[in-house]
Amino acid sequence: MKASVVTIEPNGHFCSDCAVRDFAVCSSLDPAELREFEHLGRRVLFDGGETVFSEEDSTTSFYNLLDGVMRLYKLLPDGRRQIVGFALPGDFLGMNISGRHNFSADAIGGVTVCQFAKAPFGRFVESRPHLLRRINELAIRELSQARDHMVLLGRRSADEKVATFLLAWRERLFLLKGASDTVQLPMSRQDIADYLGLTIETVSRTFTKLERHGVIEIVQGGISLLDPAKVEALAAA
Amino acid sequence: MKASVVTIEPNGHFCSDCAVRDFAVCSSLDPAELREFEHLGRRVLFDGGETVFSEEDSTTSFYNLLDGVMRLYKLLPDGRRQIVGFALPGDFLGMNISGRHNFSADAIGGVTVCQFAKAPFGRFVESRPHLLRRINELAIRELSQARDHMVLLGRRSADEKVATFLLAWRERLFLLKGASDTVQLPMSRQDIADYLGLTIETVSRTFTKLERHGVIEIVQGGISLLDPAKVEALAAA
DNA sequence: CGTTGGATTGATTTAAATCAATTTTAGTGG
DNA sequence: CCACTAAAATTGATTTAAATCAATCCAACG
Repeated sequence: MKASVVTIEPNGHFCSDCAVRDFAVCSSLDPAELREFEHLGRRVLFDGGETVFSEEDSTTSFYNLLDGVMRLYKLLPDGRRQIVGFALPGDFLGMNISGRHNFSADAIGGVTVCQFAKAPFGRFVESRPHLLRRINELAIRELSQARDHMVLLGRRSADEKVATFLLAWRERLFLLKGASDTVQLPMSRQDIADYLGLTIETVSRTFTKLERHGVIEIVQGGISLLDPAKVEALAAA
Repeated sequence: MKASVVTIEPNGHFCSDCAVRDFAVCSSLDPAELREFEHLGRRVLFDGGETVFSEEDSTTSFYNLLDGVMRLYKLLPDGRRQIVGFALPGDFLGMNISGRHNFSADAIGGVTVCQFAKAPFGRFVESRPHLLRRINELAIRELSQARDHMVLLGRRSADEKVATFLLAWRERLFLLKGASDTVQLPMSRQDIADYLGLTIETVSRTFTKLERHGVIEIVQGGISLLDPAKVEALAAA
């Protein structure tokens, strides 16, 4: 987290006109609480490629992603990387019990987060069980996704992995921005490979194979789903 | 869940002499709460191989594992299986937000659970934020383990997978029952394979390879860790 | 324009899967 | 207690999906 690239808007932002207001953690707060909550968080910007927090870091903050995409990953000592998820606006990051983040988080492209210092946030939650319930809900949802991803990593072929990824990513973008058959892929092929437990070459080959079969079209910054049904068949639910 | 093999002890059990009392969800309850809590759960026994709940089932109960080992898994339509975890005494099962279990759970060998009907349990938690916090803590801990397992599934070799599994399983048994270099493995080789994203043959070969190298000894119902340091080196933290 | 990092494509290798027997263990009934 | 069966585990031979090695290719950018 280089100070040079971090811009802090000292104040002048309001939860009431926050883009993720309705589906982030804070959706459980009433207007009065929201006004108090407003003072706890501050918007921080990161450039693409910047690390927001690292696995070994002791947790000093929680983050609510407001804008942009992040990759969440773990590294093995020899440098092998597993991306455990991609974060999109509305996602809440930093929950842990060990006092340390258990994964690292990089901005992919520019990112805006709402950052909360651990202690005051903790105190705020303390007295608001409905917020705690909301946080718990998010944790359980993530757990369910994590288990789905274990199945993908442990038991699916490269073709199935890629097809499943494209559909799931499209679905997330759909929930965020509405329907579109053009699926923006802001992450690199290497990121996709590290998410799916594959190599960059295998991901690339699978993309071109899908394109040759007329199932997708590789476009600038993403892909276009020409035959969603075929992709679903490949993903073999 | 065949009724024939399920034995319900109608009453006559007390939280105060429960084996998992100190490290399960209920560890957050004070004596007065515990007496109330006692009436919510009832002990249920399952035989080895019995299914306690299935992925598609709508959730009607939560479970606290009191005794025995369970495998938690997901199936693909074509029968491929990924075991997402093994449950040991003290583990709390059934949390979800969709109203459906998102994995299935089988008893491995005989099992005793403390079963809670969803609604009364939910009402009990409602008014006890410290219990909710405890549940949240368990969910976050599981999430962290799930991410570790993703790294294993996506980025580790067969040798590393097996070595990592043996160490992690030993550690869990250690926390439960104290130190021992004999590691009981109540699950089958197929279970281990489905947990590690391998085939039974690869698991078997890896075990014999470790034995040939004098690192472990395969014994009745488990393995003996002859050279823990060597196994740790193989696991390559 | 030339440089550079990301992506693609092709040739080859390899780790693990698959296929195919045994062997070992556990369970059952005489 | 022992013979018989069935399931689980091991071992070996062979195949294969994906990794690795090795060039390009391409798009962005100073």
